[in-house]
Amino acid sequence: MSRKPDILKAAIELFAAKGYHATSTHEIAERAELSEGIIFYYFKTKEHIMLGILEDVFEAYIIGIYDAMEKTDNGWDAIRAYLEFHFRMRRERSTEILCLARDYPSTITNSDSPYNGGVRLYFKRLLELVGSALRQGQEDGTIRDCPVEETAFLIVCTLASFPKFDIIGLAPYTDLDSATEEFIHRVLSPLT
Amino acid sequence: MSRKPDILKAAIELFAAKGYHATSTHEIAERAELSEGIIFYYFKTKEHIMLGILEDVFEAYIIGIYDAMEKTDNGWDAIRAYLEFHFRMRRERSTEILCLARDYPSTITNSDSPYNGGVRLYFKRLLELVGSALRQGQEDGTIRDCPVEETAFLIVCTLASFPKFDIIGLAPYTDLDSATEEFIHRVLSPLT
DNA sequence: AATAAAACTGAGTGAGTACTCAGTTAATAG
DNA sequence: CTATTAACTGAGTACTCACTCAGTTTTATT
Repeated sequence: MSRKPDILKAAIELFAAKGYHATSTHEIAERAELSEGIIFYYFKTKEHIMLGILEDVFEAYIIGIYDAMEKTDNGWDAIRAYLEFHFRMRRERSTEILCLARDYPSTITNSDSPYNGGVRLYFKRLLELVGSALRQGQEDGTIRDCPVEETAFLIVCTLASFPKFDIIGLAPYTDLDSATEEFIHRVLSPLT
Repeated sequence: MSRKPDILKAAIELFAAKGYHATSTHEIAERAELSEGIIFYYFKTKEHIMLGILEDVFEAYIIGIYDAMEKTDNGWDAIRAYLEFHFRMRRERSTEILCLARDYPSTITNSDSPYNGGVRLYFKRLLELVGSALRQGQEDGTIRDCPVEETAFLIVCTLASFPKFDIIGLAPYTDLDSATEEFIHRVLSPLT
């Protein structure tokens, strides 16, 4: 039985608590109750652990949003489903998300890095999903006319910062979920 | 003549290009054309260099917003002045901002760290500035009724993500400034 | 010119860390 | 039972990097 998942679990918890750079592979092995060598049997480098986590979370995020949106039948409901899913995931997989919000190895996000393709692609897919919901809403009349790509980008931007503020210790609002929904609703609701 | 500014300049450029952790104090000294020892004559640790940069940028940001807001005479104009200043600073001090958007030493943002006070305080001041503009706007009728603190938080969140997306290589919109202003305007404009 | 203080050098050092590898144990298949 | 593969160990190793310090040069002061 491979204990690869144990390594990932330990890494996620440590990265979330202390950040990528402050966590050594030695510590990960210790927490997973394994020897350090086995880490490099499953993962080529320490960076590949991070990359694995990143892919897991992003994949689940994108698929989750897609599924949630599909069950709706107008643009605004699709956006609402997106927001709902986002906040559910934020609650249910908070450790993983915290882990991603902390310090990356800069090679992962750098636009000239081999890994960047991954991150950029995930965000592109996200922007496309949100964009298509906006377009749908503009057709069915549940969302007002506005530049689709820019608006999608700004919505994604708004949600993307939450974990950073969690770490700093701000954002202690009791009901951020519904405040955010209202905020986005005000942006998108058709002029009457 | 102290060449401390040269150290800061070199650090900013390198942190912006490669991130904090991927930059060694040796490289900083090399780029500043100084010996490595002098770095630790001016800065207690490598982290204190980052902290210095952070304070400079945040101080300029907060003061700049304050000054820009003061010249206005209603709430919405204050928010507009804030956005304008934000985008101007984004242009004029892009390297420093890039540097802050990359990987921090996690001790700086961690809510249990001695340095966290700084970052949290700066964001608190920012949230207060934005919040007071919103309140002013609600009184003078240029901004609709909405929960002040949450709305301020969400606006700050929206702007805070931009540099991250710059790094990833998204956000290549030709006119993000005015798209953002419209976006925020739609959130805040009074119901007619 | 003499003195004091500030700015700076450069050669360490020691601690820590990602990663390797030869060899062992456990699981699986024929 | 045997052979093969997969899972795992633990003791390295090579190397980097933040930081130190004794001593030198530059600047400012009287």
